[in-house]
Amino acid sequence: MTAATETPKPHLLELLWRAAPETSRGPRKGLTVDEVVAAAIALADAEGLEALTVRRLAQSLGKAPMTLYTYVPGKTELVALMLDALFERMEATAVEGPWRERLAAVARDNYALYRAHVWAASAAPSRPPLGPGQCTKYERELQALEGLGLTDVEMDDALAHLLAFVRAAAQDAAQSEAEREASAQSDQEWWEANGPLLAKVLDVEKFPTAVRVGRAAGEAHDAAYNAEHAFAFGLERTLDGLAALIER
Amino acid sequence: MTAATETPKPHLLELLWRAAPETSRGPRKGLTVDEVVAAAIALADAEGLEALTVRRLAQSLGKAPMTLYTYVPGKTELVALMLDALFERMEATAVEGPWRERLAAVARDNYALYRAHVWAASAAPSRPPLGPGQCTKYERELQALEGLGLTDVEMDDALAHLLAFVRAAAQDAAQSEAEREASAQSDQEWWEANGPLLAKVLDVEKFPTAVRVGRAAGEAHDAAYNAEHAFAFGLERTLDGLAALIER
DNA sequence: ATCGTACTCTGTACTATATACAACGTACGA
DNA sequence: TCGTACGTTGTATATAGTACAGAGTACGAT
Repeated sequence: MTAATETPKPHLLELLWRAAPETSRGPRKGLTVDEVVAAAIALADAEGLEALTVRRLAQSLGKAPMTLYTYVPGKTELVALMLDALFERMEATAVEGPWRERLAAVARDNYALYRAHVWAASAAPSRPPLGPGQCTKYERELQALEGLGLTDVEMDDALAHLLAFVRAAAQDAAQSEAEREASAQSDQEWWEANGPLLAKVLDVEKFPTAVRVGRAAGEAHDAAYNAEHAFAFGLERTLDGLAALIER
Repeated sequence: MTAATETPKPHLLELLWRAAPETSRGPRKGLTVDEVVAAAIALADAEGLEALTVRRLAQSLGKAPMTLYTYVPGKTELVALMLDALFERMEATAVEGPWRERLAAVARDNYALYRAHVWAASAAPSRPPLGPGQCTKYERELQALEGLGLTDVEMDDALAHLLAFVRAAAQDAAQSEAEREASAQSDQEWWEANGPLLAKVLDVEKFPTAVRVGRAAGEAHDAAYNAEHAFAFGLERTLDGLAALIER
């Protein structure tokens, strides 16, 4: 084995941009990276990120588990590819209207994406690797901030801030949904089981404000609407916060 | 075995409030829930949440792995207990001064908590279970919003919004730090490896705004200070957003 | 004082994960 | 035509959470 023969692991960036050097020797590939990624997304969409195992994925593609490692160096890289593919195909509202509506649309598009692909919210780093999908998305979303008198750095800061809010909100929504499903208990059962203890322990003397506010919040939105409400409230606050910068 | 003999698994709430019914039969317990939780926190602080395994934790306590299941029903509950313990001991700035300073202090306290216990940011649900620590924290933090003319529901919304921002920011900071350490590459090495490809692929024609803004942002804050900057920027925006509600 | 039993503790075992490694076979380039 | 680079796969390893059953302990009832 000479030094020139060594083929280092393909970098993540090469994979993202599908820039791996082509080889012609050996048997034909039975799959493409895109097929693997698409199957992985389908699986994660249907059954969640924890159900996305190399075995299950290989099975759904009709291959042996280890075969996938020919296409993708490991699971980490696979998830990065899945995310970028999502960004690439993402549905986006056209950028138009006053700035507040434009940014609200960006937020809602992202929220819809994360709600449709729950796993993405927990998998996405705040600054995903620079794949084609991410770049396209970044470019498009920056348009919504163009011409508002912000510096370039402020544009980046503002967008990152908005997107971080959306991702957190989507993650919270998904989690509260998952918890409700997992606990298989109805609200009534839960209260029957835990109410007595809580009543004893949630001392109004000790937690006066918490009890008062907590009760009000609980009554206002029955748990089901909580997450959507939090998103709506948070979005208005976030846009108000950016307004202070933009309309300065 | 009669029905009356059955001892159902202790609910999480009972554990959180240390309200498990005492038993006197059998050998003395060699540990307490608090000791287990404290050891788990120490381990997670030192080596991260992924290093917190039942085996390692048991070893650090000088017990066999399965012994821990006498104290805690499972790992999920353990993490919940760890979080609540953290909240209980959390250092908090006194609530005083104008509202903006009070809320900024709440944010900074939470940020410091999550930066000191990196695992907590990723483990914490947005609405952690109602343990004593969580209640104490909620009560204290609501004080910072008292007397501002908000309704009870708005107080809850506003606090949740602020805390969600802080958690997301801390998570991002931790993640970018972890990535930098994991990749063991210096920035220079990274650019040498990936620069050529990026230069080819990041077409200025196709991504004009992205390239311009991305470059400006990259130059403005070298990656190391990025996260802290994002927190500072985001905090101001979040407080501005709440100001629109409070000073309405 | 004795004895049953509830309870702690522990060793073993099961299932499932990601993935390293080596064997096998294919088909291109020389 | 043949060597070799490479796709594919079976086997194997390390590590996870935790179910289960056996062994020993000490309180409470008798």
